[in-house]
Amino acid sequence: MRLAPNPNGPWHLGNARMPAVIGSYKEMYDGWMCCRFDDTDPETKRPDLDAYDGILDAIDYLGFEPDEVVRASDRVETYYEHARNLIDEGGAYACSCPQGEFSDLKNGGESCPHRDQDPETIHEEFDRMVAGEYDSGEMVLRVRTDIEHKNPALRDWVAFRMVDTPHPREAAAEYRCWPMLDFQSAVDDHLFEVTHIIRGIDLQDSAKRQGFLYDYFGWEYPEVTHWGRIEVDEYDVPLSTSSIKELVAEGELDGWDDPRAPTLASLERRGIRGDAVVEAMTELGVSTSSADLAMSSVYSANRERVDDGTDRAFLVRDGERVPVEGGPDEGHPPVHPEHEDRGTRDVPLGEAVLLEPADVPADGERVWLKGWGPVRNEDGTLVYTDESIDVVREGDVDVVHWVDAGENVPVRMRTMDGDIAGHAERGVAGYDVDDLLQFERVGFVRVDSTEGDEFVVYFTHR
RNA sequence: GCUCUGGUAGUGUAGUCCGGCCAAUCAUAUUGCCCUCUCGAGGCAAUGACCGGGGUUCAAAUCCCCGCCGGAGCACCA
Repeated sequence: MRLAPNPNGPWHLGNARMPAVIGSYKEMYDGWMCCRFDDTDPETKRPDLDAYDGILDAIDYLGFEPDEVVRASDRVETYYEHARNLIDEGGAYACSCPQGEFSDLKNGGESCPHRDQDPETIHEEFDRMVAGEYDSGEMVLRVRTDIEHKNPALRDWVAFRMVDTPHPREAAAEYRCWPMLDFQSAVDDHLFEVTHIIRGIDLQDSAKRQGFLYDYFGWEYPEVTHWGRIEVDEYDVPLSTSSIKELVAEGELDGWDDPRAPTLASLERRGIRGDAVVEAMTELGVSTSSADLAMSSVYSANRERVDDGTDRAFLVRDGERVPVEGGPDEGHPPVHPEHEDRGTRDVPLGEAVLLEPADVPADGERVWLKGWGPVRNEDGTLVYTDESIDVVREGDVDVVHWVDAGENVPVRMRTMDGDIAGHAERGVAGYDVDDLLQFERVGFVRVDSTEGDEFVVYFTHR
């Protein structure tokens, strides 16, 4: 099998479907999989040099490793060779018709005058294409299919065209005559002995186009499956490399890993594990109808993976300062409620706490400061009541999270809906970048930066 | 317009090829209850679907026909 990405930018969630599905099949059947960069358009789909490694990193993040990595732009001579063979077989001809004219002829099912040239002339013209003697648009090499085929999309398609813009990769910068995807991909799939192709429905006519090539060469076409378009809820930003690129350039997004961007880099930064994304993707299956991916299924898969190993902590958002009277000077909530052996935390409590506004009890009402004890609001002061935990069990008193008003860690939590300022318990200062935490009653986060006077975390999900 | 292709609960999916075991599976979601010093986890329960209409048949999600509604291609993009 093969992954055939176009390296024109960092990957978004939609791109993850390719390695998720194909990589999973590869593992399931102990197959072989390569990553082949289909970078044969130096102009309209101009490759981004950083994207080659970026895509490999993304595949790694998802938990897969290609058995081989190749770039189509390194294999241009191979394509030329097959083009010459095809001309010998009578399967191709050079054509200098202007695009519009050819299109009109084609739609009418009529041949153009170049279709029946003799092989010598075609070879000569193709050699001149390879030598770069034509400019963009002057000459193409077409595959001779069936000019009266009932599906106009399959009639005499272009195999090679001229591109004036040099390829960004130095090794390929001299080529001017480039194969089209249908030709390049067809040749490579055969040469690499690909047995199964899984790709998007946008390429559903490709198999039929390439079938003509396989017939000329006497090859057997691989099994093909197509999946439909995928959309993701919860994001305002569309699942499109070019539009994300635009938003980043305009400064609407802080970068490719902005939490509002539906990119893999963003999910990784938020602390979502690659295999959770894979699980959600493979659940979508390979139906050709379009599908909405619910982010909740990614979150659910991720929560299942991280919940058990993630330490708990308190984070108070938009804290309201309330004085406290009496009680112990420290609280000891557990590091993880299901794992007593991991111990307890030490959360100091001085003369006042910070509570989320909605958690502040009304005058005369009680609340249980989690891991510390019960208090009653008496004229704006929380007075320790020294009651047993039974008051919570009886359902009369809510349990809330809190931090000391003086001794805490200011935190900036970045979410899809913007940044939230808060204060976390003292102990979170001991965590490092990439550590995961669950802020109780708030949600999971990944520690992103501990430098400076601000502790930055990325919100994962509840 | 021409050519493909598809329509099962909010979302995704199983079942469709080879009609009956499908008063339709599983997951997620939502709601309620239990448990819990988290609104997390765990447990229990509820909600909720075969695009429509004909036909064939003892029997149709499944086969046939006609509609309706999507998606894709018809590029010197991938």
